[in-house]
Amino acid sequence: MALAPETDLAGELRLASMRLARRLRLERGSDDLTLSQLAVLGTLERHGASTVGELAQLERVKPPSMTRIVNSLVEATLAARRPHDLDGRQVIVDLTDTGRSLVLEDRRRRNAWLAIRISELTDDERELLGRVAPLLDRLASS
Amino acid sequence: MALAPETDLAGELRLASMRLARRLRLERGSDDLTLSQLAVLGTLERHGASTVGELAQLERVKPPSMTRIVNSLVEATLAARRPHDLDGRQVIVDLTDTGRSLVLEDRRRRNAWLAIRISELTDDERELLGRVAPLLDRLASS
DNA sequence: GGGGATCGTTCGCAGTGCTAACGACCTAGC
DNA sequence: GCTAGGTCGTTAGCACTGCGAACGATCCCC
Repeated sequence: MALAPETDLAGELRLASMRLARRLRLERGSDDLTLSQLAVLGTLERHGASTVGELAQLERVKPPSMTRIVNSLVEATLAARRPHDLDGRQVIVDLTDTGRSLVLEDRRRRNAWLAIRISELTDDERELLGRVAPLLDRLASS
Repeated sequence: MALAPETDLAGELRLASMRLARRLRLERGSDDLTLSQLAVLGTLERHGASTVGELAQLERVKPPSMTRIVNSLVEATLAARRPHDLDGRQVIVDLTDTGRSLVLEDRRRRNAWLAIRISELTDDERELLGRVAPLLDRLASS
């Protein structure tokens, strides 16, 4: 059967990815932002002010989930809502100054753990990871 | 700065792995086992009967979390608890016959989505994934 | 102007992980 | 033996993250 090898690969990859995600989620102090908050802040920083729907799509999350994340960011004065100029249904979310400076700082801190692990790898392994990251993302979005 | 490239790689990998894990978690029917249930069943199948503590360590989870997962498995008659012969503090968890047959079936089904995505990749990309899966696991456990 | 689509939100649910605290049990030291 | 301290599993409570259903406001096409 031609499918078997892929199935095994799928199993391995599934477990590995699940465990890594779990580990990454753990690597944060209690006063830090949560992973989803940071992800949205990062998206806002890269992508600029966006509607809730856009953010939901970019983060591959449903609108209700994004609303909640945005709520927490607004509450923390890291982001702000403002009405859309042309479409009253939509809501624009943007970083506050606090949010903008915090996202850079926090991202640096949060990547630190993984960056250290990665720096312990060989060049070959690092190169491997670099090529596989976009691939994983493609798998996630397909 | 020598750290910058690794830091970027860390960020990419973090986001990619997080999104893939999220996607994988979604790929299940309502009557399916959850990811953590399946993971524990799989561990039991590979590793044989184990104590709660061993399972927690293998799954990189704290004992209370493992207790809950085991509870759900016992409730579903997929696993069973029995006392340790020599140490009354410990509890042995093992698969039931139902659990043993179900884990194989369910693992196949659940891998299906990812296996299909993987089968759509090129040979090179597949080979890349095969080499990176253990690497991700190593990152998760370090 | 009216009806259907779209957008964001609210609500309740489920899953997964944690820490703190506790009881049962083992074991070392007296 | 017996007690003191450690280990193991569990219970209880909290936090985060995701979902779907339902709703109101708004837009846009006819």
